[in-house]
Amino acid sequence: MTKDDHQDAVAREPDPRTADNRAEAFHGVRVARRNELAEDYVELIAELIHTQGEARPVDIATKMGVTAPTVAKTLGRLARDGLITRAKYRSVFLTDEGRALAKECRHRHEIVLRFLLSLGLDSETAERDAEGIEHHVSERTLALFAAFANRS
Amino acid sequence: MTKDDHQDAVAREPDPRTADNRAEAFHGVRVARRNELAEDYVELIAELIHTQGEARPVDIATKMGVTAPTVAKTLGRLARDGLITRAKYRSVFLTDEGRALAKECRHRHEIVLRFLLSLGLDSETAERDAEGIEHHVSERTLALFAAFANRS
DNA sequence: GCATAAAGTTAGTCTAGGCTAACAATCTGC
DNA sequence: GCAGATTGTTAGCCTAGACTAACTTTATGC
Repeated sequence: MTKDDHQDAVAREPDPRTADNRAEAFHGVRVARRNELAEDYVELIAELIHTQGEARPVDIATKMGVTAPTVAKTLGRLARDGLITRAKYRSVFLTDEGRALAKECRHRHEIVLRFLLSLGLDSETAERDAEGIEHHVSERTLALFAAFANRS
Repeated sequence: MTKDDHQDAVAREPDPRTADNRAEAFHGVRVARRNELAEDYVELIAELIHTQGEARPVDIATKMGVTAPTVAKTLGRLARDGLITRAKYRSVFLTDEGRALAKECRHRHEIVLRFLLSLGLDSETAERDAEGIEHHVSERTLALFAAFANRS
């Protein structure tokens, strides 16, 4: 599973093959949860680079609604996992891997958002819910969402 | 916000009123994430009591796909938060509050699941995605899901 | 009714992801 | 070009949620 590539250091989960369907589902949710924050960060970093020209920790902190030290620590993990590069007191850059993940996330986010809007949801609620939902949508579900949002 | 009542001991988040929409959305996701595990547990406990007559830690561990000590620690938190009662070496019971939360979760889970199925998703994927999505769906979105699943 | 198996608990470790306090570096305005 | 403001980092603390190892209690089979 590609989504796990940068999570090798994480404690091994019980073998899902021996567990029942329910346990598999929970296992999947835990795996997704592990990656959520990283996905949110690379997506935001890509956006900041696009709109501001650079991704500064202070802006990341503001957009994420957390403090600067939290951002610093998280960026350390992202760098360790090969998603970003950074130099001390300088702004942040995405690696190829980080850029690819950001693109994928943005794609998923947009489909989920368009889908919710096409259901008739107001844009503020749609944005908030999309932020939570996007990390838990399988390829199959995403395809159905996209098809629905594109119906005439 | 009722969902926060049993999370008083958790570190205070930055005031969402001062943050922008994006930060609010992330804040909401973090709040939801805090409650996810508790919701999964009470939902499962209610189900076990209904189907097996009692909720034993060993069954919770199997269904959740985690080890027994993890279950023990988590049950300790649920008891502390007033969602369950337990006696040493005995099975687990829901408090009124826990029962109410379980009911609400089951309700949300069922709507999300029926919605995904009505989109044409296979039941296995629907079950897995519902498990992740159900915690991130607002009341408003849930209402739309329910309406869609009930369309003729 | 006792030995053993199964279930539950306790203790200790680890990582993620929050925070504050304190300090260091960079940027800005005069 | 330097003082003060802004930004970034480091250190240290905390909780949640996962694990293993070791122990205790309860249940079971003969």
